[in-house]
Amino acid sequence: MVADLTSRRGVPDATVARLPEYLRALTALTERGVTSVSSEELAAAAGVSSAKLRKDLSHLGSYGVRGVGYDVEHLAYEIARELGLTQDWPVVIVGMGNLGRALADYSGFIKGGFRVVGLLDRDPALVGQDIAGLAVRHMDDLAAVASEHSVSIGVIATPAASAQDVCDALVDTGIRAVLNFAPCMLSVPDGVDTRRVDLSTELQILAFHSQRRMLDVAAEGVAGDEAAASAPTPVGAAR
Amino acid sequence: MVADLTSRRGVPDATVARLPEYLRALTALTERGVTSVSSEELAAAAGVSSAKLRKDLSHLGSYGVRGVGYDVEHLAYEIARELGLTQDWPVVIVGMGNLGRALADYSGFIKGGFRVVGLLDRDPALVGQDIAGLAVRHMDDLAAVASEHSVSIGVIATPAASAQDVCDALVDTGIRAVLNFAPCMLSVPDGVDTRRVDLSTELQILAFHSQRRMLDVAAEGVAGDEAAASAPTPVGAAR
DNA sequence: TAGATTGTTAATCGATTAACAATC
DNA sequence: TAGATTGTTAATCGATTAACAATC
Repeated sequence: MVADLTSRRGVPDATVARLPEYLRALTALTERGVTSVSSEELAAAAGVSSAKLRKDLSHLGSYGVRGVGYDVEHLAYEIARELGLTQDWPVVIVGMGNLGRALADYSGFIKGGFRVVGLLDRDPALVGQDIAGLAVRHMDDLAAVASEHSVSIGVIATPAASAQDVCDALVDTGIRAVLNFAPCMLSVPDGVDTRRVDLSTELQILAFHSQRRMLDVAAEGVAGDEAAASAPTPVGAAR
Repeated sequence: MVADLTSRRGVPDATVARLPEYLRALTALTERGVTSVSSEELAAAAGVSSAKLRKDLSHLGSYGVRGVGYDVEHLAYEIARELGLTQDWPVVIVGMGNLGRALADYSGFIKGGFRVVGLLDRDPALVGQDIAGLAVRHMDDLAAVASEHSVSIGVIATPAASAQDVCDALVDTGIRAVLNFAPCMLSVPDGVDTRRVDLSTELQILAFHSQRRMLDVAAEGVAGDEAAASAPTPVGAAR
């Protein structure tokens, strides 16, 4: 019997989510000509504690040198490899509204691995237009584009109403990873990975914290009245 | 001595992050004319387990009826209130490239609370242009716009190189909540809350899972050879 | 009352933190 | 060797899950 292959050399989800930030910090250090870095310095650059950084890196292997630190270039390579960025990931973007255009343009900035090979829309008026050096193709050509370039990641930048249909079409072509910018849940078969990015959710989380901060200040004000006016700056700590 | 006012009626972060999804699911139910829902049904619509949903809701209060379920409209109201969406949150967006335009347009779709009152850019060619019904103003007018509308949330949609300067300017006007779409860390004083949305990070997390899935399939293939060809569909479960 | 479903409890799981032994 | 810093251990903290008593 084969034992639990799905969690092979399991790197915790929380760690995976931080690896891109470490990689970005290391890239910035490389650009500044820094060749070696301690966990304390790198952690500060990435906005985490050094204990957390070392714990995270320990899941990938032993790439540091005790008493010295980490070789910036080597550590960057190992993180990139762990994330799969040493491979090629052809991407299609569906939906060429403002958001789709922004994503297509932005793709030029992405370091490593990701390559936008197809832009699709179902509006005939957009088909054929050149965006970021690619001609927009019609949704009906999705299967052709996908197989032509062995597309592995699909990005949905359509309105919510079309998102599920687009997702189904992406999955039909064999795509197993979907990034969804539409404000809706997608249902996908087992074996397909989806992530959602939603402006509205992010704003709502910010609003929650802002509101709590306001209520805290109000409560502290009342408490301060009782216990004499002792706190001149009533703005509470965030998060 | 005043006891721990900052975590007043603390709702866990993990719960707060899911409230927007519950609210979206409830809104969809309202639109379909559904007036009552069980934790089981709502959980399915939001893509979580019913145990998790009930636990999350229990942090807000007791808004359900045993044996019956939840009143859709009432629960939606309570979640909206908890998130602060019953208040008005004036928002400015800085950076009117494709992404900034997309965000400005998208704002029309946002339910409750958020109101885009200012669009800013430092490019004179863009200043004065009409986007989504608002005239773009110059960055130099930020302080005026912010005080005019009591702006509480700032959105950064500029390139990474300008993001920190923009953030400092936002904080200077008294803004205490910042949503950052630029691919960089921001440093802010205590009491300022920031969140970051980054395409590149999301793609990298997808790539990690895709790569692991490929490696798992490969490993299973080898193991399958040893233990006889018993698994006809070698695609492993995602996440 | 009987059936259904919530809200809570207790157990489990995973992530974070602090401290330090290993070692360059 | 002495100083510095990693990688790991153990303790703490927070989130998830399953089960069920409370109660409509």
